[in-house]
Amino acid sequence: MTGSPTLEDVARAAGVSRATVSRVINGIRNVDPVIQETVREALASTGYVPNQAARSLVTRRSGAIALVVSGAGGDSEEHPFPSKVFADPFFGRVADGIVGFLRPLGIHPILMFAETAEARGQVLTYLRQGNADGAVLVSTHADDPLPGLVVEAGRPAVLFARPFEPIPISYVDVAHRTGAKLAADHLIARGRTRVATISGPLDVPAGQDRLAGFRDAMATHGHPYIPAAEGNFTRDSGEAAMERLLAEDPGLDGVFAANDLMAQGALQALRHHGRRVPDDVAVVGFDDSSAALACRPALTTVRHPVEDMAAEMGRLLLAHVEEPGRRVTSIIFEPTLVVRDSS
Amino acid sequence: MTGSPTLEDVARAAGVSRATVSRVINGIRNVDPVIQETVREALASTGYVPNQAARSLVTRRSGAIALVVSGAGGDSEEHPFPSKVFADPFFGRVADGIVGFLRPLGIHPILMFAETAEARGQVLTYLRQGNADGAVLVSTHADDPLPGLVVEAGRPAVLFARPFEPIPISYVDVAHRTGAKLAADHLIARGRTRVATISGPLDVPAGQDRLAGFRDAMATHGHPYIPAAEGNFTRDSGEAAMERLLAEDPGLDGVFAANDLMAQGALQALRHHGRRVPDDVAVVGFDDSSAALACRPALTTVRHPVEDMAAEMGRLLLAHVEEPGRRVTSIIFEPTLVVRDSS
DNA sequence: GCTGCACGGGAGAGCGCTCTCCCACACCCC
DNA sequence: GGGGTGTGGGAGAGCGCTCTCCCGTGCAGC
Repeated sequence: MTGSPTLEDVARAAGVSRATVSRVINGIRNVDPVIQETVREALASTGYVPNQAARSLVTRRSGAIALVVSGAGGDSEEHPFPSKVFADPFFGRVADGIVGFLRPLGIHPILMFAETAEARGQVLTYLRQGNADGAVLVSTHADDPLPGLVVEAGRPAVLFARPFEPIPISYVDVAHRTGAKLAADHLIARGRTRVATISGPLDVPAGQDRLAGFRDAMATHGHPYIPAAEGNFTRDSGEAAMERLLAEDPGLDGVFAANDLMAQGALQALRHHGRRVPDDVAVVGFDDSSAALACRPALTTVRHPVEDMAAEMGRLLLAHVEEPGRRVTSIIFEPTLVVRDSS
Repeated sequence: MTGSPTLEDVARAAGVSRATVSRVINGIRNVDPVIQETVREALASTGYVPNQAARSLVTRRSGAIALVVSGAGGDSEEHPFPSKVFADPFFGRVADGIVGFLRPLGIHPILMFAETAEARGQVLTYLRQGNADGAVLVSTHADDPLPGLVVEAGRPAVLFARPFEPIPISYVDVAHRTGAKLAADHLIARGRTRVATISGPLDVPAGQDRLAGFRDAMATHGHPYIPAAEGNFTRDSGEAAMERLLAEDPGLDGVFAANDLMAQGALQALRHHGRRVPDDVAVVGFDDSSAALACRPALTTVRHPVEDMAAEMGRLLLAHVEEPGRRVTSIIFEPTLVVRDSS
């Protein structure tokens, strides 16, 4: 009487057994339509709500999944708050995509940050306790140890972006090479002939592939040699890289930066050297992050379908939860070019 | 053997009863230190992890709480994704504050959006199913029906910002009047004598209080009449309001807008009318949102301690979960002035 | 008419945990 | 020494659900 009605109460009201009510609710096996109707009425009249804990106890499924933002922000020592991770709209787009897919299924992500070893331990414990059936991992660095740990713990997980170390985990990613090719084609279409690139760190896939893709595409346009300066995806490194490229070739008229932050730094360096953008030098970034819009001029950039990718992560994760031992898969999405004022 | 060890396994390994192991784990009642040590060893050697579902079933606590962003974005019909809510860094700050408080307690928020009636129903069902013990609600409109529904459902909840309709629910808020006073004092200190204000909608607390607080403060500075134009917290409404204020007094030299978006609109209108900011007209906003930094010149604005407020929401919610029937309380935070280039 | 079998329903055994009883024992006071 | 009191541990009853087993019924096939 205290608390909400249980299956037993509904069963009594409908004059059937607990098992039958359960069958109606879960749509398992055939139940006589007449009885079904009776049960539904009892369900409604009692205002029954299934107890998730009881259900989880026997099914060994929590029906929940974790959305883990991993390796985010090293500044967590400074303040008690985990990170400024949502300051980057990228994570907002991921959250949006995940929720968009999961919500119609009645499942809602548990938000976790894992930027320290301690936090990673918490995530693992949490998964092991069965609070969540699996995790969607969004790492900020390619060398994040969490994916490996989760796999080791035997919990289903899906990664955003190919892991640096090959580990048996499903992931979604964007076709970096295609994106770089879009940038190259665009610069060529804009009539640029002396083009250089600011690459990302060459020890991570995104860095390697964007550089290789750009060079390959430029080669097919008849430019076999493209100067490159390596950055590390930060704004300052982009600025420094641009300085080096300008020193090497003061007459360059096009630059592809492997992400928007570095492009932003490049714009700064170009301004500093009196180059007009896009008149003197066209600049193309990658990611379509907030930085792209904050730039002056607004940045032409390569955009991933982040929401769709996130939704796919959800789908993949559920597949792995449904079918443990399922083969890992990767799904690669095609990026698009967003043309703004910098090219 | 299959699956993880249970309490029973640990008890067997330690040569005690299940109850004793449970006592050691939960720190309930005295247990002989020697036995305690034995149990701890057994715990470690078996690699025991408590099953949260089983625990929840008996304690009637999920140990989880929901972070609900409510009434967000009306554009949800357009695309399958819930909202662009995280595009506003405000929500990121809230998430950060909540996580910063809850994580040390080993609890992690379940992220939910409730921008449609259907989504609100899902939130209620979710809470009723016992998936979460309570909810932290962040509404985008003051007239959001969700807080009332949650209270009605008898689930603990804490609100960000005072609800428009008085309902028995705890909330945190910022001292709008104090914030408005900070803006007033600042404009006076900058030597402004012909000051006007763009208010928010006067049917919501934030709109009313910021206007009243501003006028009161200006009155104490010897300015009994402050022209006001009402906006609705959007950028366009701010621009329109500024036009009206300029028409009424072309010689004004200071403006307080009740939020940053409207301030941004005001800047646009001022620029359009050839006024220089801050030389001719000083502008102060409210919220310290992303818009404040995106403005040109960067906006002087009133900032809430959002992270601290969010953390307090977590604390309040847990108190309500611990002690059902606890009296509702409100906690009001003091804002600070962030001086930038617009004043 | 009997067996075989599909079908629909009930009984009841857990899932892993907490928590209330209850009991054994040691200790104290009068 | 008897009775009270406290302390530490075990037994076992559930929490609400799912799911396997089993049983009764109806119907086709030989």
